[in-house]
Amino acid sequence: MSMPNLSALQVAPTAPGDAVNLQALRASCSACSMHQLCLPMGLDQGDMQRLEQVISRRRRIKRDEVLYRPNDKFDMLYAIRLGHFKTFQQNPNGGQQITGFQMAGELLGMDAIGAGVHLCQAVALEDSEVCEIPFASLEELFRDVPVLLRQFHRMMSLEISREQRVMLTLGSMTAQQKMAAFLVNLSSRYVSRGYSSTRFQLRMTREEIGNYLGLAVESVSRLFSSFKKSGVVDVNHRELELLDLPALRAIALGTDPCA
Amino acid sequence: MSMPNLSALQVAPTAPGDAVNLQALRASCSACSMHQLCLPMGLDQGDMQRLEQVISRRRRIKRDEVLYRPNDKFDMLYAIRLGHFKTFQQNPNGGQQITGFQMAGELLGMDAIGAGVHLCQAVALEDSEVCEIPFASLEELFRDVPVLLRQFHRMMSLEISREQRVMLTLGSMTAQQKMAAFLVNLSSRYVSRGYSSTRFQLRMTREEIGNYLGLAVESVSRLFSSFKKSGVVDVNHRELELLDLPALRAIALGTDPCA
DNA sequence: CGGACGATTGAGGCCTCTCAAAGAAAGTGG
DNA sequence: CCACTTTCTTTGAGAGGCCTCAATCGTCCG
Repeated sequence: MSMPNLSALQVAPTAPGDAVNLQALRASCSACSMHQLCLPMGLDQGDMQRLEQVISRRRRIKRDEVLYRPNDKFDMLYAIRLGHFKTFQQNPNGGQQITGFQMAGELLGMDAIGAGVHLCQAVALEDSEVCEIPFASLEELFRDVPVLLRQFHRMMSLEISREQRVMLTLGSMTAQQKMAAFLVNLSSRYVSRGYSSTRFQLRMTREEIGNYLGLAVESVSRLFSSFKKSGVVDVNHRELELLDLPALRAIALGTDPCA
Repeated sequence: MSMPNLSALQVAPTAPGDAVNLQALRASCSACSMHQLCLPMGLDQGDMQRLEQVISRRRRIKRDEVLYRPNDKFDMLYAIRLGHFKTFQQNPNGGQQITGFQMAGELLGMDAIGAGVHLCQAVALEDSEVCEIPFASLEELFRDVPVLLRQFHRMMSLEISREQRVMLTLGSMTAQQKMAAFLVNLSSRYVSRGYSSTRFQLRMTREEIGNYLGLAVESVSRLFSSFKKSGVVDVNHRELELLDLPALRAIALGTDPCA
């Protein structure tokens, strides 16, 4: 029997001169519904508390607010507690290329470790909440908590293989396949977060989807319409229902009999 | 003044029952021309020796030989000492999607840490040589050599941002831009290895380039021809010379005045 | 209520793929 | 060492998918 952890309710110690910030709450990993996906996965009670001491605070990010932008100095990782983000790189000719959509339980900022500065920009797609993880402190903790280090490596590696999957998508699929693969991917990520695999809200615009998949907005719209007409999805604005997940999978794999 | 390191010439201690393997040479990081790009970067003499003890052996990989394939258990990372590799994922409909070309000084296998098994296949594009790095031993060493851990994180992070760059390429560039960006990228990687920025050999086929960039072989061939005709490159078979690197950069960025 | 933004649908054009054929290079076996 | 096969590369012609341009409609928010 362990004592209930109330640290989530405590205000973080304010530095001298700082205004009291009610949002600077200590993070409580043990009480966080994402701890099975996030860094604390596999940690025992004691190690989890040490991690909580490293996580400086939780922070609310409003819709469209920027979490970090290119050339910002890298010193934090961000664990998404709640909400959705997009990350994008500036495209030389003005536009932006979205490199990913992130949801609760995922880690932001790992791509900046190498250069020491951020290379892309992270923006909240809706009102969200992140845990700020000072990377220097995290590195110190790695020495004492090998399980945590292993989990961190796991998450970095998963990010690499995720992007490899995207490359596969972008490189050698038709627009239809890309869209189907995108929806199936969202579905599977919602499942592992305890949400429905078939009904969820799109947190991004059609334009953002198209940007991510390398398609024009109009193509995305047409694909939604055609999927709707053939009965594999039902979609109203952002509200989405996957009526025939197996069919979507088949389309994504290019094994669709109705292609 | 330090003693010359002769460990590269010593045969690794053979386990009881093992046949003597002349190729199982101890790796010598200090004598390796790639140590400024690879894991030992920033390590002092002592730490480098500890790393050498972890690196079990060097291994020669012949052209077309497979280093690892999907579902192989992950227990090693591979540092490329010499030569070139490609990594690819199996495409559901039979084909393969190349996710990257790797050269000396780069690390292979990091994408497998997450799943514990390899997800893609690594094949040598020419006779090559790698250092085998048992990951479990490396993890132990991380505890004692924080600099090494930091360098490892740096390399994983660079891999993430490299793939983000590729996504940007694949997602929102014309065929011409993709090719130019590809050549410029190769050029810059050869520079940091001490080779010419303008003259080098392509280690991959046109088909592999096309596969990587999401283009048909014929498109790749046509693009080489058109680049040659406009005088920005000279190419004969695999022999390549970048005659106008600034122009190539401009094409890649979409700011080419002759577009 | 009106403006801004996002989404949908249509028409036309271009880029890149596919199909096809032939030449060149590299590797193989006698 | 040479003929042969295989693989790689190049070039052409045609088709198709997706983009661009344009207009309309619905929704959200000030």
